[in-house]
Amino acid sequence: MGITAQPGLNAPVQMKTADPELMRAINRFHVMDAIRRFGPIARVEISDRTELSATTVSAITGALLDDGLIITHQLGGIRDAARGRPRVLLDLNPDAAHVVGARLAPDHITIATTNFRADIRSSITLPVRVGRHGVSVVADLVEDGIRRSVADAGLELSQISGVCIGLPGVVERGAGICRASPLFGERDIPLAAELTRRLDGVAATLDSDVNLVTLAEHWFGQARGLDDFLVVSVEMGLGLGIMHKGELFRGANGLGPDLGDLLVKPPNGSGLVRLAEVASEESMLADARRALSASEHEHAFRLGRGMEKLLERAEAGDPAIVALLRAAGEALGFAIANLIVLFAPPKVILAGAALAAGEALVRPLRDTVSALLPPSLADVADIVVHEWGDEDWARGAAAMTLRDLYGAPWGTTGPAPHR
Amino acid sequence: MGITAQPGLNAPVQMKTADPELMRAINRFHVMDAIRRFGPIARVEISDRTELSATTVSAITGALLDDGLIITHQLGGIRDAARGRPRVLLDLNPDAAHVVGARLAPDHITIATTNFRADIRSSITLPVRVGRHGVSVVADLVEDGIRRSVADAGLELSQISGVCIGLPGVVERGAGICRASPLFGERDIPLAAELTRRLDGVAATLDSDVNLVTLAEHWFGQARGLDDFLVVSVEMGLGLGIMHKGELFRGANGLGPDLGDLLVKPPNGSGLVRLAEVASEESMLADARRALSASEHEHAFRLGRGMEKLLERAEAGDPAIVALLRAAGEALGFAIANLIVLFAPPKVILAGAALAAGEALVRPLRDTVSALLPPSLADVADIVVHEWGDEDWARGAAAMTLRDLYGAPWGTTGPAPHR
DNA sequence: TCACTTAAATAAATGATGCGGATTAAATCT
DNA sequence: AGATTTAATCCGCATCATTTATTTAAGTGA
Repeated sequence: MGITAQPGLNAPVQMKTADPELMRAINRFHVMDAIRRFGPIARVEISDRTELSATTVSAITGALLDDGLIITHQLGGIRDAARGRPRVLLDLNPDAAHVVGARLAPDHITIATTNFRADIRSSITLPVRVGRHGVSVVADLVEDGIRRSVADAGLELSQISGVCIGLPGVVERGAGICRASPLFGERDIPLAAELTRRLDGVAATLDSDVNLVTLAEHWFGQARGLDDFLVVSVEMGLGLGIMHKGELFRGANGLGPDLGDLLVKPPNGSGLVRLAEVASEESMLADARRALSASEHEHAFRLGRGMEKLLERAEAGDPAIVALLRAAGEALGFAIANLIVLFAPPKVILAGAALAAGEALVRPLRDTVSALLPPSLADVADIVVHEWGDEDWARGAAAMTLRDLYGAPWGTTGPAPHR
Repeated sequence: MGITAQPGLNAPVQMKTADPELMRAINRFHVMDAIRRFGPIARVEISDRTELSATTVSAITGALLDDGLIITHQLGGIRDAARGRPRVLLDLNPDAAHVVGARLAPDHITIATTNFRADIRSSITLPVRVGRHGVSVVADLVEDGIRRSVADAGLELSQISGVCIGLPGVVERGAGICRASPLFGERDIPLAAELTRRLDGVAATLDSDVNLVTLAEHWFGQARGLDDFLVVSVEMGLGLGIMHKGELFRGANGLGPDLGDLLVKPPNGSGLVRLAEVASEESMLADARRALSASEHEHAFRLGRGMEKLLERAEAGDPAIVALLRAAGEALGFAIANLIVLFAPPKVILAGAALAAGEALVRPLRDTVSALLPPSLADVADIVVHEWGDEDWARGAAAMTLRDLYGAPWGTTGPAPHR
């Protein structure tokens, strides 16, 4: 039954060699992509958009229908002044497959089961201080969470086509290894293999959490239809996602950059520090704890409600907190200005829990960026904040698996699903 | 007759749709690329390397032979213990086409005519202070230089398949427009169209000069066979070339980044300045002039021999100059450390006239990089200096045109040459 | 009811591709 | 000279997309 995601795998030694199979895979992907992006859509319109001939589209959609990946959606919709045969609309078959996305954050784990259209069918959030536990405990929790979420969605584990786990840090997706993460003391954790084993062979992949949001933004967020943009996530760690020509840009070895390692000039002081030491949630909380030492807020920080408390104090105008957020914002602004210089993206999206701090952090960030950018780049990039719920991150993880399922024949993705 | 390069052109609205023609173009390119990279090579070996079937390779090489793009090179070479039918070696036909590369530098223009294998057939260097003249004068000089170089190579202009002009600054290759350059006061100069017109319709393209070195490094420099690396050029301006998965990475709009716009912390001082204000040749000379004010060296700087003079003083141990170079090296080191964080390239190549300053600049650069990089990235990137002669840059420009001629069917490159 | 229009499927012909297996070519070895 | 080995090519086959035309569907409009 069903489709199975091919985890990361074989980085092609060189560019793929072309054969009829590749040709078909490419066109098939185009059709799938058109259907995914343009909702219920008629064959003629697919033909228009993809510039494939009507015959080819018919053939491919026929195969997709046979495979159960898409369904017909008879309602012609609004047909004004339409005379001839009504178009029959095609759409992804929501039930063609189900995938699970999980996201590991410092103080909770969110897991969502989605259908083939990335609609969430069930989700759960486990309030866990991930860093407090070892890898095997976390793997246990994730395994149980996944089994639970799948059951909640009324499914069997065997019906799941793939699982994607997103976590902060440096992740080598192809190998399924977490090279380094603020969540774990260990390095080079082969988490994907471990979970695949635990989940009775259901393919599990690993990715950096920023990449998940980046894909999510591209698919259903603020960057729909945008083929070049950056996502900066401000969480416990700092992440950078790069979408370039519609593809996720991964570093040289297939591992994403860790923005936290970027070096910035601290607003007060003359040395250089890692960005993570100024602008990550972790560092901000540490600073705040220092500023409000031994006060009544200590309790809140202990409970992991730190950022909320921090925001509260900022709104109350606590000068220490405001200064701290400004410092973080300025450091981020510096980093983002440099990223804009490098990539000239039309849009930069800020995501992550720390953004809840709102204008106290974002305004200095924007001000810094516009102060630092040269005039020629002043209006290139639109900086927007997008606050995502926990579910959305998990949905991004699910989308990452679906992307493989849809069968993109290029990049590090596996081959098209067979038959 | 002959092949004609298709300048930049049509950024595909979406990923190319696959048809047999594309398939052939892809495989054809693979074969061409194998021949270019692995010198005289037998068909079997192409088959091995490309993983194309022997039949396909035979068909493609047959067509290439018909087109005159490659030639047979009967000498079997060293055949030890070879028994069967001897392999016939194939190689690029040096005379299949000729291209011209030009490179505009602050104080000279170098132009080279090369054959199909990027062997230089003639080259000239015009000692011109480019910045002193308007665009039309420069275009005049380039036109005349190209005509002269072509004639020197014993060719007619009509035999030239394409021309590529490299210059510092922000260049939008696809449009053939120089958006901004330290050489010109004006912006948005449509230099490619202008030169195409002047050269009786020979296709002229524009590119950032760093991209030329980057391609040159990939083809015949220190990055042969490396599919991920960075090139930082330190000249009048500061440039960054990014090779990612064997392809030149261009910014969102197809324009390369200007490293000079990166913001760095000046070693002495607390604000932020553009990297170009610390580490470009221009700024270093300005600082040097200030340091050695009204001295006997003034004359040298006037004559454009500034960098040589500077190097001379540095070797003599002039503390002001040494400090100046250290400052530049440290600023570059900071920038490069951040680039390594972002891209994790196995190699970073430093190129450009300013590198002649040698260890006085490079040592602080290296020291800064290793001091700033986090341990996890400490050994990722190999930083090397590569000093290029003027001809080499021009050769890079020629290679850029050849790359199109070879017919890479992806990226922003034009279609495969016909018939 | 009967044209008319548009959508989609179907069929046949064409051309291009790559592949596998058999075949020819050109050397060396015995 | 004949066997052997390796290189390159030839022949037939299957796949796939494209074009053109034909057919079936399912509406609208008079």
